[in-house]
Amino acid sequence: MPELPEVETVKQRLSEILTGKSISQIEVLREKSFKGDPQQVVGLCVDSISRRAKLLRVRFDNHLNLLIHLKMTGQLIYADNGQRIGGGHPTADWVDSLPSSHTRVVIHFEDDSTLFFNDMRVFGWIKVLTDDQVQQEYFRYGPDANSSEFTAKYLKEKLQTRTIAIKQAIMVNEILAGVGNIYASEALFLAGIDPRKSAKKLSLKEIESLVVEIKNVIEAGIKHGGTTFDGKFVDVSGLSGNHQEHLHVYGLEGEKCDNCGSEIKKVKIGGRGTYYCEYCQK
DNA sequence: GAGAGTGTTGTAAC
DNA sequence: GGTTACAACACTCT
Repeated sequence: MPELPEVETVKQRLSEILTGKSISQIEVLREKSFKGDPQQVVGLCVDSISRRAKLLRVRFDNHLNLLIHLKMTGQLIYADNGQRIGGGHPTADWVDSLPSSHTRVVIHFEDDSTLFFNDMRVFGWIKVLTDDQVQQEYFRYGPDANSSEFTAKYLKEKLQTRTIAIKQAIMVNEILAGVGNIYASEALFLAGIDPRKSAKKLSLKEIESLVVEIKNVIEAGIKHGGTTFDGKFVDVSGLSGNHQEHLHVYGLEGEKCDNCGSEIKKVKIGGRGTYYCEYCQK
């Protein structure tokens, strides 16, 4: 489930917490979740944490990296000496339940703190990669939704040949990185565009508006610490984001559009649940 | 209890 | 080259 704002939220916290720490041990509880030899990074010191698209990059001081994709259900939870950090939330359950039945990888640091990689559906992964290999992974992505390279001119060019629905188009990684199902629905609502509309049929004015609203909704998501449904997204302290309280259409089938008051509809586009207001989005 | 649905993405087939 | 269907997996909802 994590989209760009959720991954960015995790990145910011991890950056504060992990920079300068050295890995003492890695336990791989599920082979599929870890690609490469964990021993390669044991003893290395974390140099920096960054994000590109929905990928998290933990870079070490010798040009090796751990690249992490949370996919739908991945979580990174940090515990210091058996205690979750962050506060504001009861910790006993968490401490008792880590590692949980969904914990796939456990990374131990030399100061006895621990990072748990939980991933119920086992779609996510952690890979050991060199700097060059990381660049190759990045290569196939279009610009990040919140970057300055993502402009109306760029998007218009990319959409020219696409007959798929605009909702699907803005979720294509090669076109634009970081937008998933939730923020796609929200951005289209804010831009007043019917998500079913063929991508190539959008006017320049519509594209300009869409680019602005994608950036707005991504920025709002980051500001609110991400979107959480059923506890499925939590930051490194196990805390939920609260952008779900700011959604206009996603998950709100049958509720009233807060712009015109009519009922929010749900349809399937490209096999994905899509929410919109048929009066506000043309 | 069976079957459908779920926030992602890569792949294969058309 | 673009589009579609499906698989990877585990859990919840109907």
